Amino acid sequence: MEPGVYMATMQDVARAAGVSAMTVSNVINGHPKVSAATREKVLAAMARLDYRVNLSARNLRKGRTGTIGLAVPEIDRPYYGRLAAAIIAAAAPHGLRVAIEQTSALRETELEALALSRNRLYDGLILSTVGMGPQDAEWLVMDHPVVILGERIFGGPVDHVAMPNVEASRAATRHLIERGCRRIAFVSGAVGEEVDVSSLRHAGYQEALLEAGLPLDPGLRRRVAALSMADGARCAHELVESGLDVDGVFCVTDTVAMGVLRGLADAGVRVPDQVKVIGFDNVTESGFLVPSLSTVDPDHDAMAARAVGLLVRRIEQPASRPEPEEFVGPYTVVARESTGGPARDRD
Amino acid sequence: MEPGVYMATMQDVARAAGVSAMTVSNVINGHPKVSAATREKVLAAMARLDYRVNLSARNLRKGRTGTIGLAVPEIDRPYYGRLAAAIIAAAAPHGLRVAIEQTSALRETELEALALSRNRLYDGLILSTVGMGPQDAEWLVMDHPVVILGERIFGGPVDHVAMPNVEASRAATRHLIERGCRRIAFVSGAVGEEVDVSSLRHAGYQEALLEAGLPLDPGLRRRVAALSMADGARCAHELVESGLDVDGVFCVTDTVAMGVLRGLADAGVRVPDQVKVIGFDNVTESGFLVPSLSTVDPDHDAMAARAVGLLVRRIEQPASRPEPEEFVGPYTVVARESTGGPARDRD
DNA sequence: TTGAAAGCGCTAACAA
DNA sequence: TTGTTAGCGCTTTCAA
Repeated sequence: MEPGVYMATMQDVARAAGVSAMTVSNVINGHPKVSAATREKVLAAMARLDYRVNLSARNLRKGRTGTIGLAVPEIDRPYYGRLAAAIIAAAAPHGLRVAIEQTSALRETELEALALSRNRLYDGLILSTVGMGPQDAEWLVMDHPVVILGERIFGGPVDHVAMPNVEASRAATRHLIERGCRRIAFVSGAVGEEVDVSSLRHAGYQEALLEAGLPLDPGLRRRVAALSMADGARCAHELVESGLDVDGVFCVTDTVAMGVLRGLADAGVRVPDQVKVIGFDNVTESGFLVPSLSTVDPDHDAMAARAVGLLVRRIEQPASRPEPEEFVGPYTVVARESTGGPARDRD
Repeated sequence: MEPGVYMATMQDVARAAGVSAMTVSNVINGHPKVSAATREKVLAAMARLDYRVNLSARNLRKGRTGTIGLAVPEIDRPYYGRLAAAIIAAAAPHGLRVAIEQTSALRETELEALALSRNRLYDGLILSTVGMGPQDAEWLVMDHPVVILGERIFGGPVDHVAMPNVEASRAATRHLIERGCRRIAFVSGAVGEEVDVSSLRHAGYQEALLEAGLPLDPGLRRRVAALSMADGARCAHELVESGLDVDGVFCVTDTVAMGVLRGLADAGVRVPDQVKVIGFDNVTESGFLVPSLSTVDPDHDAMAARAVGLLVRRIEQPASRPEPEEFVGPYTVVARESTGGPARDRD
């Protein structure tokens, strides 16, 4: 019983049980109108032939797969692992499986995931965009259930779940200012013309500085090639070597912040005494670092629940094309040791 | 063009282009024997009708899906994220997509993943078992390509990729002993009768102690409910509060070790001066902690490559049922600050 | 309560 | 180079 060897079909089971294929199908799907005796016969035949439903055939017939796709840039970044877990949990009550795909943050791969979903490998797709930009909005015609996660595509013709980037970043920066920071570095990915996480969070950072009457020093804006720990550490080294006078660092993600903390430690800079550090995402690791990392908690579960909810709405009522919706989740600032807060906010 | 509205089929395209469905199929699949003129006509019709191949139909027809499943306990644990990334990378050159499923470490969900794969949703399955035990070996009849990752099922009738648990744990413990530790705690999950990671690694730990002529103190064996950071921290607190005299800790995974490091910091215990700590897995985070974490590097890429290789072998030649193979990967001990090593082993 | 007919959309094999 | 035939294995519809 394996591909290449013979696999029993529903017809085979029907023949063996002396019934029709339809009856076998009814037994499998728990249809009520099957007599107990028939059911027994069928189940026995199924067991005897080691029968397995062919899901490809069922999917073709039903026009549904029961699976939604989740496309994320890098599955081994703590943030996306956390997000994936939350989405799986949110999809389960709807009877939906989640297939996770990695896009490597490439525009091309993101479009590929979109194509797979449109080609009915999935009933719908949750796409965490990094590579695609506003110029790709055309791909997002609503001919198939899609929810965009992230910041790259605004005002597209599609449901969108985002973080409160500007507001939360302002709050995080304000937190540093309240703790006495005056010269705050901003560590981000490339900040371009486009709408992306780094520029949105930078806007919030700027607002907080202006609000507090602090100067905007362009030299304080640092860039890393990738939002990784390695690049975060490198960035901290450069910051220290440049002799820049800095008493606070706002990192665009917790992952980068972990690297920055390590880089500062390499240089013998004490956190939070000499420099305070805050991140963004509240990944699980952040609460366990030494020093534990202050950060913005974007409420992953709320975002996941909403993303799945928006998708399910379109899957279940394909005809009732509701207006695209924009959901911005709540946030809280979590004060931990890296900004002079308490060691632990959990038990 | 959406489910519920009308979606063009290959027949529609054929009609619109004035050719047969077969010719459309040939164009789509890049068959060489299509004249340029015909190809153009077909492509134009496809664009006009916004045609999308139906992958369910193709899968049914071909008897393959081009997708392999990867079932892991928790996708938001750094180790599994890393593993998943490695497997995706290893599968790509074979033209295979990877769909990641989360089993929550439940036996039942693991069996479900197995069923899905057998039902031809996937061409094969890489299953990281935690919940299933030796008593479930019967489910692993080789009627479908499956590779088991992990330690729970030994001698099953199926390909198996494992870490060199005993040997590497002995080396890790020896490393602590060489660095002067004499009373080494062992932090693990529940250690039962069954073959599992914790008991295998404990065996290696014991061997190293015996080898060095050190006593085996059962009080040094600590257990955590889950291999999580939170439980690791709790365990460290208990260890310190118990007043136990300890100068080294071997943690069964890096994730637990991160918690232990945090817990020791809470108690004001200095690492590595007072206590040295070593983990197992070499997750990305470990190199960036303060202090950076010494650990065992099991060569994720080698394991991933082998797992995919074994699976592909069975997918491509289903008839040639090769003997089940057991692969145990290589390992290295990475000495970092938590055992008095250098700060960083990367740039 | 059960079954017969039909077809979901695609491609392998063969024919023209 | 293109087209015809057949059928992958299942479930919807309707009849018995």
